[in-house]
Amino acid sequence: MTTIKDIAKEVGVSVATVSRALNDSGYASSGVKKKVLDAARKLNYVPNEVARSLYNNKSRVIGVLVPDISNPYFPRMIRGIEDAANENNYRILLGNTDQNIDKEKKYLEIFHQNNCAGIITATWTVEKSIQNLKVPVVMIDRVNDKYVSVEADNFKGGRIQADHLIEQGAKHILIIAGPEKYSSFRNRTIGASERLNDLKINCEVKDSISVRTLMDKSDVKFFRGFDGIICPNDMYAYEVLSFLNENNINIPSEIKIIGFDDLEFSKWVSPELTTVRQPIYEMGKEAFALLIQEDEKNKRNILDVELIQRKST
Amino acid sequence: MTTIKDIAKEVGVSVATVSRALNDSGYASSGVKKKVLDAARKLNYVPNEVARSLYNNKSRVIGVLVPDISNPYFPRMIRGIEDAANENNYRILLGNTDQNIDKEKKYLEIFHQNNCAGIITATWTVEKSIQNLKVPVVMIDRVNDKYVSVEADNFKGGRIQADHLIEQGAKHILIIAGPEKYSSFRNRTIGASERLNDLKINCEVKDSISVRTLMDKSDVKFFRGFDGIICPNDMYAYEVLSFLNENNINIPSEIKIIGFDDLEFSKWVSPELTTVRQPIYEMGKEAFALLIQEDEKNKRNILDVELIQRKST
DNA sequence: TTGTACGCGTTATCAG
DNA sequence: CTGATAACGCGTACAA
Repeated sequence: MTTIKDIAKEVGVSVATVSRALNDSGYASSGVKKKVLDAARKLNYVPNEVARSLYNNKSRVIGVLVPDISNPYFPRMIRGIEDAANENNYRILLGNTDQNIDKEKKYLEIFHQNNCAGIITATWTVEKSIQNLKVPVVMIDRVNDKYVSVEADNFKGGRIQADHLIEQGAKHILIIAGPEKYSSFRNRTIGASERLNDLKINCEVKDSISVRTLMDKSDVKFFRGFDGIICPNDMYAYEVLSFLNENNINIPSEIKIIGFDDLEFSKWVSPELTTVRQPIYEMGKEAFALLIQEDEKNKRNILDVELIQRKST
Repeated sequence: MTTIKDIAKEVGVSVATVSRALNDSGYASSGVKKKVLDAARKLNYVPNEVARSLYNNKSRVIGVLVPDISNPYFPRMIRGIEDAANENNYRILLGNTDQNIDKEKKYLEIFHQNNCAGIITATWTVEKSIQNLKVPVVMIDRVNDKYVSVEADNFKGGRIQADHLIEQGAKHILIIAGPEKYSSFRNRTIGASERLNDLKINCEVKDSISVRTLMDKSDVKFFRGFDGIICPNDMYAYEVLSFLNENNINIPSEIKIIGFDDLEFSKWVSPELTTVRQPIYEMGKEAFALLIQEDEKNKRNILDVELIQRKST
């Protein structure tokens, strides 16, 4: 690896001068500057980020924490973060936590050890472990009064789910609620059920675990009690779809189904899934922008959602 | 951040002694050692990886290059790499290249700047850009005589696709070939077509672009000429499935379809997709193991594949 | 057994 | 405008 020292030797100046010439900082006569630049190119010089990080006590790396990258919700989010990072000359250190608090703590420490410039996290237990980090933190799809966050408009999304099913003529609606502890899921459920109650539409809220149990027991009768189902996300909707298909219940004529997320695969299930699109990629980009933003930033950043109508409703 | 200097001050010894005590290197009296360890814990000391990297000219970070993490093929691979890396106290710097050679070059340089200990890559044009890297490189799903590689047994996979369709009674088989330039796709096609030819089964090979054109033109007649379709991967199979479903061609009774990969979603399409499973997660783990393996390593590492029979055949 | 001193590559300060 | 030097945090010869 060629260093500024090599360049200095080549050109016959001091490392200080090389550094100044390379960084346009301080002064450097245009003659020397040119010679330094030429030598740098000739010797294939690339600055050593590690040395820079050590000097600055800060690297151009940000830590990104997700529960599990295999969960199809996250890749596009990460892609958004990375694209934004790339544009700003930052790189990404990736960590999967499996929502395990020990893994989270370990990664937080690793990020710290690596002088990471900031952290973007989509994990849940993290609030207990993120304690006194000195670097900025942005949470995605998660709200915490201590940190800046980016989320989709889950309330509105829930209302859209409800409104759409009503428009399509549903009269008895099942709302499958996602895990209680996640604010995003909670808000969707609240948005949908409030709207349904306001409109005096018959509805029942059931948590995802018990609905899955019902499917395991092949309790078709339960589902026949409804003509519309609001799912907490697309992945869950795939399961429901699959179960109803197997039991020869026609979708959408007998039961209409709507998801949440708009994963790529929602185009491929049968019938194609109607869903509420949340801008996952953009949320990633936004999270990065907030992370490096110097000036005053909003604590809560809520991105809009929209209905994507397909064949399941 | 507390450093060894702080510990030294606390305990009243030199930084050298602290370093030795912490690393069990050189000598340190057990009394001092204990005091150092206690102070380290008390002060919440964590070693600074950046300083270590600088000193060693090597970090505990590896660079991982994929075309696009949004492509559902890659997340599980990355997860495999990360799990293995984690077990060995390494971290992952992630780069998406979009198969753009400039992005690849840029990331290669970034990895270099960050003293990365090695590189795992799943991108294709990289062979032209990876030139004289001084760190180990492992390619996934890609073969190159210069580097160590991990791949699935694509030949065998192709033969499995062919055999299975034959077993299920197909007589006129369409093989959709993936992009010619990727050895993995090429080998699948070769495996399948050789087997079909050996067995004198009627078959036609067509490239994926032109088949997609046929679907765009809604040329159902073309597809009706076959009773079995071998797809280059699961994603492509979803498209075919969707097209045939729309055109009311019954699967599997009229046409049988088999994919390749066994993505998670193959369980959710309708009918559920029969496919050849390649061990993507394990390939990631294996790639990492090879990367840090010191002793003699195989140039080509081929992992086994298996038939996953579902409802589309 | 311990401390001093140096180097890893970079940037900033300060004196010339 | 330029060069010598200190500093970032760590690890290791070498001297004591």
